[in-house]
Amino acid sequence: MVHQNIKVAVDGVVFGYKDNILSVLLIKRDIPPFQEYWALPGGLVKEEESLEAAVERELKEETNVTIDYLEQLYSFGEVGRDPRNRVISITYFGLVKPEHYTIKADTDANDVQWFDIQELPALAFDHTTIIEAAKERLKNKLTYEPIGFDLLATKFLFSDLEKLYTTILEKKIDRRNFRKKILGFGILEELDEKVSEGRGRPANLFKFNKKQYFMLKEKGFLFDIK
Amino acid sequence: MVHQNIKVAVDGVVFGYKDNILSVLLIKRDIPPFQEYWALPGGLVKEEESLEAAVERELKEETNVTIDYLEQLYSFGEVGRDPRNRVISITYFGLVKPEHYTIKADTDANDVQWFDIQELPALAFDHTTIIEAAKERLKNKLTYEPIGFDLLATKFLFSDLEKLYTTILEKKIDRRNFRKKILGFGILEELDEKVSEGRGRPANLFKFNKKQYFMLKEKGFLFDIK
DNA sequence: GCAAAAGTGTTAAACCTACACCCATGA
DNA sequence: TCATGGGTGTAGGTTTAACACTTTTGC
Repeated sequence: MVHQNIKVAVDGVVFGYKDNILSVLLIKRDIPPFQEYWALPGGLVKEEESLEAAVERELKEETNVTIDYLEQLYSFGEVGRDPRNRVISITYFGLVKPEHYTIKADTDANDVQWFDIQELPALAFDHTTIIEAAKERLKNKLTYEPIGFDLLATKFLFSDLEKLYTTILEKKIDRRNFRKKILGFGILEELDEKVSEGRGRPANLFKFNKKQYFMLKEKGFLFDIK
Repeated sequence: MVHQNIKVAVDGVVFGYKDNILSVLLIKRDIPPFQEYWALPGGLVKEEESLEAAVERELKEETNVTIDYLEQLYSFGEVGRDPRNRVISITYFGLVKPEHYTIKADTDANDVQWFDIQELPALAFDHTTIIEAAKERLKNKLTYEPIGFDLLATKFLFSDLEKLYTTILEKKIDRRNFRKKILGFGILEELDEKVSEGRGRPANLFKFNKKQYFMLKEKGFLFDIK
């Protein structure tokens, strides 16, 4: 086999959602290149681990955040993307529920932060491009797979779901039509629990019924939201 | 930087379409491992070329087929997928118009062949899995982007388009509804040319108007076929 | 004139869109 | 009682789905 010296890395774009704000998990680099810049969590793949295992390990090591949804995003391999060596990065796309949103104490909190997607700092390497691609994937996927629930608490208000769609898709949604449509899918369970946020009429809690969704999917049901 | 010895390869799943048959371009391996097995065209990325350049080069070298559409598919990196070394493969998805379908004479025709997707031989490595993934991508993409035209001749019959959809999506299509819908998009040009296939009423030729499509897309038009 | 493929319209049902008022609560 | 957010229905327009006969040609 011919000589080839290209390094293989994985990077994860992990989204969280809280208070109507979509955020990305970043770490501050403590070594060159791009020292002191914020970057996506990630690192080199070990020779004996799968790509998924690698990204899961890096996310655990660098952020200690529990990831609720993970899938491969895209591979970036332009020649100059790392100033030192040729490094290709296989990137992953992750979602975190609010239950797991907080940065745990045993990583240095100064070096791991959630950043509002609207207010990203200058990033290392081509990580801005990667986040753009992940944002696109999130927007698209939200309309044809029920992944929004992986950004919401297990029990959530209907208004939470609506606000999530409004925020991420960046467009207004008609409350009545949205509710009719989603409830019509029959994949939500209305709980016998109400939550009063202090003002206004208390709202009902809902739960995503994953089993039911997969059953319907088997039968040809398509989750689809304009 | 830590020691890491992983090789980076690219592989291409190139589809062609002729006589109602969807085919994939394969090459016969002449070295171990999997000597004499059929495999996807591909090979190691050079240190100074981009991933796209690599796959384009390999396709040119190994098959000499002109590719009309190319996009990244997925990266495969399971530890044991290559019995020799750790090799991750960044795979690409390609389409070839009938104009470019034939295998050119300056590659050894015995070693490069189009295979009916329904009758694939045993393949090297995890290439069967990769082709499955590409087939899925093709099916999905056909419904939301006008890529079918990259599998048809520049001038085509409406019935060709219909048969292409029937073949790839593996389901019947109502001729009248399909025609109404596609023509309603306004992205086809009806030519003043008829073709007689020997029997039956001669049919009109059509052309995909790519410029028009992109103009409409700018304005929010969505290509969408159930 | 017959076999073969191309071309064409209508109707009912489903779905989408727009739109505004009452309800339950806390302060 | 007022401010706040939650919950609900209807009507018009658009889109989809189902369906079959006529046209043009070669033999």
